[in-house]
Amino acid sequence: MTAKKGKPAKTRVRELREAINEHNYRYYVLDDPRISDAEYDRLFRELQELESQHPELVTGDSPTQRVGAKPAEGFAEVRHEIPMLSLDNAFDEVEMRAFDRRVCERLERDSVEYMAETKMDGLAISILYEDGSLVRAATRGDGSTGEDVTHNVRTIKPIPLTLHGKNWPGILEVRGEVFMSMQGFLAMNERQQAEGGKRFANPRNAAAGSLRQLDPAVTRERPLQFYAYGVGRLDGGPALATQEGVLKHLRDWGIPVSREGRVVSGIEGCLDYYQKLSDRRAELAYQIDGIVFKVNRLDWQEELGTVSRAPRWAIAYKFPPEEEPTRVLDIEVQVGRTGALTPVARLEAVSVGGVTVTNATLHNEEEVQRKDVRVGDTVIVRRAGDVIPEVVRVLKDKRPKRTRRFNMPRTCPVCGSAAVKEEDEAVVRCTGGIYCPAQCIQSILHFASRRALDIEGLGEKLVEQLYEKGYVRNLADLYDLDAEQLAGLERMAEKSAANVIAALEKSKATRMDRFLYGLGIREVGEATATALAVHFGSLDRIRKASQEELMEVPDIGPVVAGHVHAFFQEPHNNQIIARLIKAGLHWDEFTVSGERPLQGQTFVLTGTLDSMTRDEAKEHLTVLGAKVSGSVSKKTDYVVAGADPGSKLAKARELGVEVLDEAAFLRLIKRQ
DNA sequence: GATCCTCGAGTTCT
DNA sequence: CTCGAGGATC
Repeated sequence: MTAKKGKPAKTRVRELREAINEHNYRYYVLDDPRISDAEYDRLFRELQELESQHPELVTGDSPTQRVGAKPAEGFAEVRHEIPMLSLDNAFDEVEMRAFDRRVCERLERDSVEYMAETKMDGLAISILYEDGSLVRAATRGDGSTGEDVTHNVRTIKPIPLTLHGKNWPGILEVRGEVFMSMQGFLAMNERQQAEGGKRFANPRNAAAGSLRQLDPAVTRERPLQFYAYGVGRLDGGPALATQEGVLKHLRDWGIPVSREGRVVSGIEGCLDYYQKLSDRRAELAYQIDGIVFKVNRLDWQEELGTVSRAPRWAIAYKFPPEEEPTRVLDIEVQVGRTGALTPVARLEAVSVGGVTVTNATLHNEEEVQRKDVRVGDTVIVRRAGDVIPEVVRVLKDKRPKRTRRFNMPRTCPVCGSAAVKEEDEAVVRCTGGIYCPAQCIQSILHFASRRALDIEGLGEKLVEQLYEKGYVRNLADLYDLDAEQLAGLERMAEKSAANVIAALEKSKATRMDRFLYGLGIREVGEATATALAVHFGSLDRIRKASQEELMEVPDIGPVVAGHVHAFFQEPHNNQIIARLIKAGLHWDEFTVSGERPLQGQTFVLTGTLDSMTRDEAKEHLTVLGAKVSGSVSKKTDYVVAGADPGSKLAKARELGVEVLDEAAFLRLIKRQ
């Protein structure tokens, strides 16, 4: 089937492209195809054939040209000229009503119209069209900078390479979510498994993984879908007045938009819609994690503006955390750094709210008894605070016969020493001390951890091996390691061994408070270590301090002072410290240097900042003399809220504590 | 002695 | 993030 007689190839090529694009539009956007798949394939093949006969007619936006070359050097960075905002969350009706009240008050209205849209559980991207052609696509990244994934996004069939219809803006940045339908995900996993490939835990990970493929040919085979939820840059085109209008226009221009969107009236409309969708959630072809409500009128959105990185005119009303039943395969007992025995439930793998859960802590003996969790039980698991798995309750009617109550062992499962419960304490502890391999290994890991000496590459598996071999039995042994010993271990080639040696070398230049914290003295965490360093100025003075002198440090009472004093009375500990210093560990005298303009002020950080990590922010504040605390109280002076803030923001509002967004925070630390 | 505020410690998964 | 417990305060 070559060019139809008489017609120039050029004309036929144009006709075919138009027909194919029209079909794609009807299929993906309107969900109302007018031709059969076979007919579509026929058109597509004809176009391919014509193009191969007339290569000069091939253009980048032809529907046959979805798969291009691999990018040479991974993913390039893309800056979003208009940042991709994140959304504030509401988790219950109360928070939802509070949002509506704030909106109404600011707009001085009794009731506002909202556009309600499903929140797809996928990956946010931005797609740029210039003169109607797709020219660039990028992931959201941190909101201001993402990765260039143009080569992969071009292979996603629902996303048009050229816009449909007319009147589209000369520059149009479409924003939306790439996701995978449940059915597509299951089929893909089955295929992957048959081919011995890796399975994905959930549709969201599968979508994200597929988009981050270097080879676009792989991405093309993944059943990715796309729904737009808004626009970024816009130049020309029709005047837009409402979010509803934005979505309608996007659809006219050939961009797929979810059909679940509705305009609802006021808070009651929102709650009603939420309830209806909640009931239908399981029937939907794809996973959603909540409903997004946006003030419909765009001029009102502008009036409301944006705080930090989240708009004041929109909110994501999340569905309650998923709860899933699963079976308890075993209850194991872990030994922590301080010897604390912690029971952990090993569970039959179950997907809860998007991740596979296999373990859940049971905290302590009392907790196991209270919930009466037994091996063989069917339990309900959920992710507390959306992160850490938690056993909610036991389904007693599903309990098999002849199960036994869980009892805490009276000896340490690792070293066999007696395990005892101190008076008035909830935890049972192994009395083996440094002779218990588990405690010893955990202490070494603590010393190497990020907030202590920050020795990169010294992870659990490695330390376990080093202990087994007898190379490292205490902190000082670490610095006697050589590359040869390391290279002889599993999963340790020359290169990684050299990296570990380099990391050890680098860690020798440290800070007194980090070192003190790294020693793992009972009850001495970061804050206490810093307080000690500031008060005494040198390690020697701490070592020589009496219990009474230690108690002069703010926030240190008799118990902590006792632990510190006892630690430095122990000759073994002093020997280790001497060896560490001899190996080259060093730090500057701990002096309170320069101006401390924020002296006496307490800050709490929550959410993610754009310009720095939370640790860096903390560092900045500490240098300026401020105290950075972990929880909000009325003694807190400022709460710094980044994107996706946690419950601390709500607490701050409740207590009337001043909240700084990132910009205000940066101004504050720059000003000093 | 009661109460509030913090800190420490342990925890999961990618 | 959550729990438990130490420290400060009234």
